[in-house]
Amino acid sequence: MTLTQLESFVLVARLGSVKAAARSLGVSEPAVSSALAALRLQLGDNLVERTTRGMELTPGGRRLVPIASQMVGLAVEATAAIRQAQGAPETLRVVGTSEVAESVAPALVAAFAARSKAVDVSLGVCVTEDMAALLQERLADVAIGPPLSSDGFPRLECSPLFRFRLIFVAAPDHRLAGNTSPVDPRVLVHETWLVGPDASDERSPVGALLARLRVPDEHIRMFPSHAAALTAAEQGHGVAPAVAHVVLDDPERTGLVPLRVRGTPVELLWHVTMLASDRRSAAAAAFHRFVGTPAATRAMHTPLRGVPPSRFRPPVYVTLWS
Amino acid sequence: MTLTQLESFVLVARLGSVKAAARSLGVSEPAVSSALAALRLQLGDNLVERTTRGMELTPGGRRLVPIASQMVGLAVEATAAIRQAQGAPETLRVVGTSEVAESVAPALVAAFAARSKAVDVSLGVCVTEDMAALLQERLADVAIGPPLSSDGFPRLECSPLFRFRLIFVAAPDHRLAGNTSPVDPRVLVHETWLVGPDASDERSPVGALLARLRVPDEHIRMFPSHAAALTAAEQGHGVAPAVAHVVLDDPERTGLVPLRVRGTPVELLWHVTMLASDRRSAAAAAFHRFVGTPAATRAMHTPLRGVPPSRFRPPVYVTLWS
DNA sequence: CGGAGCGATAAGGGTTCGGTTATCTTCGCT
DNA sequence: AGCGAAGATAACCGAACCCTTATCGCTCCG
Repeated sequence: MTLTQLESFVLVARLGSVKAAARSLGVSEPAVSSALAALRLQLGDNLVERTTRGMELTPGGRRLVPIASQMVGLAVEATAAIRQAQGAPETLRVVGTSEVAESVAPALVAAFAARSKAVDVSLGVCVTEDMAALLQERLADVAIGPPLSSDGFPRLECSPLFRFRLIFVAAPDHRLAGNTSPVDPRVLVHETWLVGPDASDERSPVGALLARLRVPDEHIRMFPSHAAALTAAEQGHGVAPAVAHVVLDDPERTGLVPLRVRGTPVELLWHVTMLASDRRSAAAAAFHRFVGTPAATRAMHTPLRGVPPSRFRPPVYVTLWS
Repeated sequence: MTLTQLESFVLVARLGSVKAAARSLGVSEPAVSSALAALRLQLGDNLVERTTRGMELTPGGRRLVPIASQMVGLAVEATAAIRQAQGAPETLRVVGTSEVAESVAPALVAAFAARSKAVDVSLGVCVTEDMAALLQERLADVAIGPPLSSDGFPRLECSPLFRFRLIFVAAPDHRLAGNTSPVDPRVLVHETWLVGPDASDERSPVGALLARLRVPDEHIRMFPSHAAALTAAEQGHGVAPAVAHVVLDDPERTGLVPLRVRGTPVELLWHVTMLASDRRSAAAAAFHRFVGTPAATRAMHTPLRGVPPSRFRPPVYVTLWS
């Protein structure tokens, strides 16, 4: 019984699939599968069994989840306690969807880091689907993205963070750029979409939009970052969904114009989610207080630029006990 | 950070010495020391430091103890939960001093096992010094021996179990056997003492007696069991301390007579100790109820014989996650 | 019926763990 | 000064861990 084995098991149980757990941990699928096999062998219980819709817990597995989860949580608590006892800075791991991590999160995180010097803040990308489990397993302290509901323990607390508008942009010489009257969104199905990684996240705004409009795969070009997608749009390769203030307020992004599309700008709201107040770390609590301040709002409206892109590329989940 | 490493650390912290921790775990001293080294390296904290009187915790170590202890406890809880979910019998690990494990414990444990079929009971030997830590770390569920006080968490509960008398016996032709008037205990210092393993346990009745009388080492012959010591006494090799009813009520032990020694029989009381009622396992609770019944008292007065001696030989501590 | 998706398994390799015995270091004590 | 006790360290070894890529088995779906 190893902590990594327990962690694999808990994530499989929470996410309902080996694949998702492997993604969350940043490892291959057999790694998780074999960890599970080792646990099953030792405990003499299947723990989770595959069914038509995901993995389902056995009675034994159901009992194990809270225990294993607590053990994993205690492990990260242990390292944090030691660090704190030595006067080392606390750590705060923020995750967001790729769009968040590239737009408002860097500025927000940088502002918080500048304000509270005694905290090491790191930023990572993840899929909305995994956020809740990541928080519950202490793989992350704060998640920014769509609102999350917590189906299990420990409980999560979600609050609105930032209102933004989703628009479509393209190069000025694009076919749809000069339209005087808004076009129907369905017209966009026939355009080439230039999107970031979160297009594959069905619960992100862009991913949901792609799914709703049933845009065929051959019309989607996915880039490793939103910045790359926007650059492609500048070069006239297609249309790109974008966060309004990020692209419009950037003096270096002059080669893009918003398209008039019916229903846009789409008013959306990003949320910040963390463990319930009695379980969150001190740094997470400080972050929660910070996001309510005017300084935080100001930071989010003036996005940071020139941040090293490596920070945003998955996998971002550091192994907690290397 | 491994569970075995954490367990090593906790035992060192609780017992105040690497040696004692190694003994409790049934491994060599460098095994514990290197586990500690690995933890220290990873956490970047010495955790425990040697001082003139034992090992002392650093601030970081002090924070780690309860967390690590809880993790270890959860690990054994996890296996128990799975076993229970599968309808497997519960396990109950009873430890006692070597004298207990050879006199009243076998009968008591056998009676309990016979009464509650759905519990796997095992019996082991340990030193009084280690009992508290063994219980707190869930390496044992029940300890029988001298009364224990719990200095830390989790709390222990101790209650009197069995009143017994300690006497001295020897072969009928022994120099002191025919004495009409009681001899002074100090006379015994010059006799050869035939004792069991708990003579080296300073907190056991016999060990305390040896220490108090300052019996020189060359007058002590330690046997791997009390039965062996009594057999040696029958053959006239010296005097042996013994539990009165065990030797006097045994029809096969006819070659021994009690010696008249001032202050004997020594009235003593064995206690049973386990975790506080809100933390003990169901099996431990059942055992606790059982020891209050007349059946338990009856069993203790009619000791079992012919129990396989292997059951009583250390090391008895099974690795909890092999 | 053929693929796609997902999990399990096989095979392999590098690393760590966990244990041993033997030796060193440190420090109190006679 | 020398001894002894206790912890650390060295050297070593087998086993387990943990990851990879490749492949198999199964189910569902068009």
